[in-house]
Amino acid sequence: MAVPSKQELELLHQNMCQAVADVKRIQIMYALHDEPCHVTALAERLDTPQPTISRHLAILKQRGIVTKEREGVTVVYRLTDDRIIGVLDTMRILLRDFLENKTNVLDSY
Amino acid sequence: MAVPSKQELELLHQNMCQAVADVKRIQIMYALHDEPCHVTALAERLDTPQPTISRHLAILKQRGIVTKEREGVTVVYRLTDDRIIGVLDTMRILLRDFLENKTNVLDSY
DNA sequence: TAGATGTATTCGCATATCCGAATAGATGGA
DNA sequence: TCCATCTATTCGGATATGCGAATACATCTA
Repeated sequence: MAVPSKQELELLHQNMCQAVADVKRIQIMYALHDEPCHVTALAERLDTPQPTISRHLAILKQRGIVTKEREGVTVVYRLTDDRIIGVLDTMRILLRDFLENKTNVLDSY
Repeated sequence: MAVPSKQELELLHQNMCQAVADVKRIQIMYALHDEPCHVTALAERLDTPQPTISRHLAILKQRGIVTKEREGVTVVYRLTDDRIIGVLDTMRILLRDFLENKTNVLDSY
């Protein structure tokens, strides 16, 4: 893969990295991966006020990470591409490895 | 992979996602992937003041993403694990796909 | 069309994050 | 030890981001 230009990294940061830079949004992505969902249901599942969920969904939508579709009186959101969960899962693995390593270092003192 | 608990997501956010939530840090990771480097050299490569680089490196170090090693008068930093670049590259691919899709949607109007 | 339900937006505030400049701290050589 | 070089930290201020409460907007049904 080509070495990214600064502009590409700015796009990457603005559109992808910022999207995952909030715990609530990460929760939302995993919840939608589990099952597409409308706003109020999501708010209940995550025990979070509806406006908060709606704002975060708008951020994810604007970046192309989720899609929305009105179904009668509700609006159903779903993940555009499950690979975003793969990204997060890989980071979870890295985190686990890093934490293990940190523990081992401490053990040796 | 098991569905993550809220606590795990908080750790994930704090340690991994926040780390990539800054353009400068993304630049630093790619630069170190290209070649391990000491602080001043990195500052020059990225045309950024040395204290800024030092601060970002400290953040990455604290999360286990880079390691530091003093070599005489300089301190060399390197990526702990290249998989973090894989994560970023996957996000670049996703971004490209999303942007293409957005363009296509506009085309149809 | 009015009312009920679901969703989006606005406002004000609190907090987090980043930066540059200055400076302190660490290391090796004269 | 003193000096030059390299790195880390502190400080103050600017900006960005998130939240709750209130409210506007959209859709369906009676």
